[in-house]
Amino acid sequence: MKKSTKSVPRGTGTRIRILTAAEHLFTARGFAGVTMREVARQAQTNVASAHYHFGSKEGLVIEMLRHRIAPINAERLRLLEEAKRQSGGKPLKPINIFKALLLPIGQAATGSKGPDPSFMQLVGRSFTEPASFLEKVHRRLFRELSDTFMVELKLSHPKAQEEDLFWNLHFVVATMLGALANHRRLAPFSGGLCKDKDVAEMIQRLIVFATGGFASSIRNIETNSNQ
Amino acid sequence: MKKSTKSVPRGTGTRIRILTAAEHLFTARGFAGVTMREVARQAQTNVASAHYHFGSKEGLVIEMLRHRIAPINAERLRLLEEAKRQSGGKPLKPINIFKALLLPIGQAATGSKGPDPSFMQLVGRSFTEPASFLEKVHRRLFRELSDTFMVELKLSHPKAQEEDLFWNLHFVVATMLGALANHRRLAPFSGGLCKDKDVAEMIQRLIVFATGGFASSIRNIETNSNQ
DNA sequence: CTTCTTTTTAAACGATCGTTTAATAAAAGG
DNA sequence: CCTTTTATTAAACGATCGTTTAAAAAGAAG
Repeated sequence: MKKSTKSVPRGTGTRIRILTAAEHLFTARGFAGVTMREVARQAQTNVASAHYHFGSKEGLVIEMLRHRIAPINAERLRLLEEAKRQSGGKPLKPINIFKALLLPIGQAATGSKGPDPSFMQLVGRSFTEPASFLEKVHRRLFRELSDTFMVELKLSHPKAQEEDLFWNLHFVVATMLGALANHRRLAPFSGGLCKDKDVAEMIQRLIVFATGGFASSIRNIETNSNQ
Repeated sequence: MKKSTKSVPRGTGTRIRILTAAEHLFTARGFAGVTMREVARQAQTNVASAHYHFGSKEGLVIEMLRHRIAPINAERLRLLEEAKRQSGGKPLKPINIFKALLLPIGQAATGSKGPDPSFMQLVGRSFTEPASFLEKVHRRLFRELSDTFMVELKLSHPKAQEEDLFWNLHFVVATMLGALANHRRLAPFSGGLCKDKDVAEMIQRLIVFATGGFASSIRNIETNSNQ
């Protein structure tokens, strides 16, 4: 309990200290399970200061997510642009589209002090928490990303139905979020055979799985429609 | 608000009324977001009665999950046994293993009054809520299921490494949980193209996606190891 | 320095939380 | 009938929640 104060570096601005403390606490216990007083204490300030900087608990949650997710999405769009440049105008291979989608989340979870799998839980959980205000945040943060990636998927699958592409992109995202949120459960269920610390390995396996599932579904649909 | 009292049928035992009210409320707002007073009010009783029957809020959550998940897992094991009987001693085809895993959750979400997609959220969310007592419940509810399905996967993939089978079964489950928990977000992101009411269609698509992802990953690994 | 804005703080607000107590009502067993 | 167990209820307990108030401290600008 006392050790947690060391996790927030001193000397930084109060605003950043609050964001950092909030991220760690929300990761461990969820949004509803953390109080403003705990955040303030771990950030070495008080509750009024947190309200001064973020207006409300909702405002703190929203800003914490935006602060973390926005750079990840920017990196996703950057990787997609890079892939388009290297393909020279031709449609992208699906695996490269999914690499652009999935690699940045792994980079974000691999901090300077080694992998931080717990952060991945936070992102996954932010999609399953029932708080309605989170839906607005997600629409704002992921609308552009979703549209951009759908454009590339359509170019890569000109004969596929748009509805099928949506469904299977949804499954790819669901796989990523489900894998992120439930990451810790793999080790105990596999009897320790699979280590939950190796984030990079998981992302690599995830890319293969998602690409295969997507390809299989689209191929399956096209086969059926030809019968 | 007043309408919600009608959702719990009168005349039933108090215990069942509390379980039903808890399920509906926890589905809508999560475990931490619902109070015992709300559950009691919707069940047309009082908080002391809920504590009398379930001991605590944790006890209520645990019993509600067990009450819902246990029949689903029993049906999964039944379908797996049925598939084994029909295969006549030969290893099962992976798609039949995953059908046994995924079909029952769709049946459970399709109640007498039509599909109930919101129930699927509850199951998905129970895996991402940070409450530590949920992990014990999950281990108790899913340990046998996990082991039984792993046995069949090993029989179906005698040359595959156990670690790879664990990872990809984990991804299949993650896809299912992620798709369940984030089901509602598909319709708005697809601009209404994909309806979130059609649970059966989603399960069918999910089976294809999961089977394809699993097969692709295992095949990919075997190919690499032959190089 | 003075003036004005920004930031931090201790203390309190009203509301609501999970849980318990103790009394009463209903049901069951003999 | 009486006794014993099971079930329900109103009321209260102590704790803690998100938020606000009002005053002091720290910086910025002149």
